[in-house]
Amino acid sequence: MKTTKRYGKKAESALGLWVKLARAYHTFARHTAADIRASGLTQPQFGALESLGHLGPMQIGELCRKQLVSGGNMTVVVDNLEKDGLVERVPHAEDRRAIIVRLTAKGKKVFEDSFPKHAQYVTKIASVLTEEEQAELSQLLKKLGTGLQ
Amino acid sequence: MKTTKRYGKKAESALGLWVKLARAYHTFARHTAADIRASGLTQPQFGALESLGHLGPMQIGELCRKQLVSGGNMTVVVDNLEKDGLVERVPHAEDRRAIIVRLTAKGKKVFEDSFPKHAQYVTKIASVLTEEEQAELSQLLKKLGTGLQ
DNA sequence: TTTGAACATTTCAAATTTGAAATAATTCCA
DNA sequence: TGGAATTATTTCAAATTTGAAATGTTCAAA
Repeated sequence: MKTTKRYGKKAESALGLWVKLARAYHTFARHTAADIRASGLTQPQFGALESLGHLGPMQIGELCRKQLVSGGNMTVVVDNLEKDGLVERVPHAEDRRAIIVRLTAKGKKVFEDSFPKHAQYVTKIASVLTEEEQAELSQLLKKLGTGLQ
Repeated sequence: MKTTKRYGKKAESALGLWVKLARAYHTFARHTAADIRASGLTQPQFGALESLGHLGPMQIGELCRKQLVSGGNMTVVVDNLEKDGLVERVPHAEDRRAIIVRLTAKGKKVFEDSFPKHAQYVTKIASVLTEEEQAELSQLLKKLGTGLQ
């Protein structure tokens, strides 16, 4: 009972692509999640820390967009990071609606300790593909991602 | 404040790939989720229906592996589909631990009505890439996904 | 001004998801 | 055969996530 051609050639190509995209993503995510848990952070916490560490202090809303999670969720994530003393909320100087989140000294240290290790881990699992293949894949994923807004 | 080269060339390639994979996946998922909601099903429900519709009746555990969700979750998903009369649980003929889930007549109808529409939708959004690009991307994603088990 | 639309964040309830423990059945070998 | 290990599913509590409503702020046009 093969599914090929049942919806036409174009549809089979698109559906196959979607299945493989989902599988590759979930598999990669499962691996990185295991590595992140070792650092004592949750995945969204690690993601927020990463954005703040690499890009500097930013608003909650900007963090949401970088990390692709909802506002209600980011409030909780930042709450928990704040409880752990890794980030702090400071009022935006010009816009009183907005809040800037930034790493504390402790947060900076955690970021600087854990991220290079994680980068190495990601490098290791990505090495299933050659660097040329990675470049090709990146380029196609970028086209797909940006083509859909 | 650019991040390039901070962790070495290989790491930048791998990290960039991971970011783009996550973005492409989330963007694609957001689009398909909107289309699925229109059919009155949740995403996991739709996924289970799709597996059952395309591959025929199967065990809960097999559904979990196809849909990449935990067992505890699939129990709930099948419970809800059963409540809606779309699937039924039947005991496995040989293995009394196991349960076979299969589409009811109603479930089959819902599947046959909604899936072709969804396939068209997926085809439409995938058309951001040419068919050649889709084939190339599929092949690389497959290598990445299977290379990590 | 003032009004209204847009925006940033938080709150809240509901839905989803996970992982661990419990239950039950099967398989493997010594 | 007997018992240990494995497998299939469910249950349960906890964590995560979402989306809608609420609160307060900004901005621009009338």
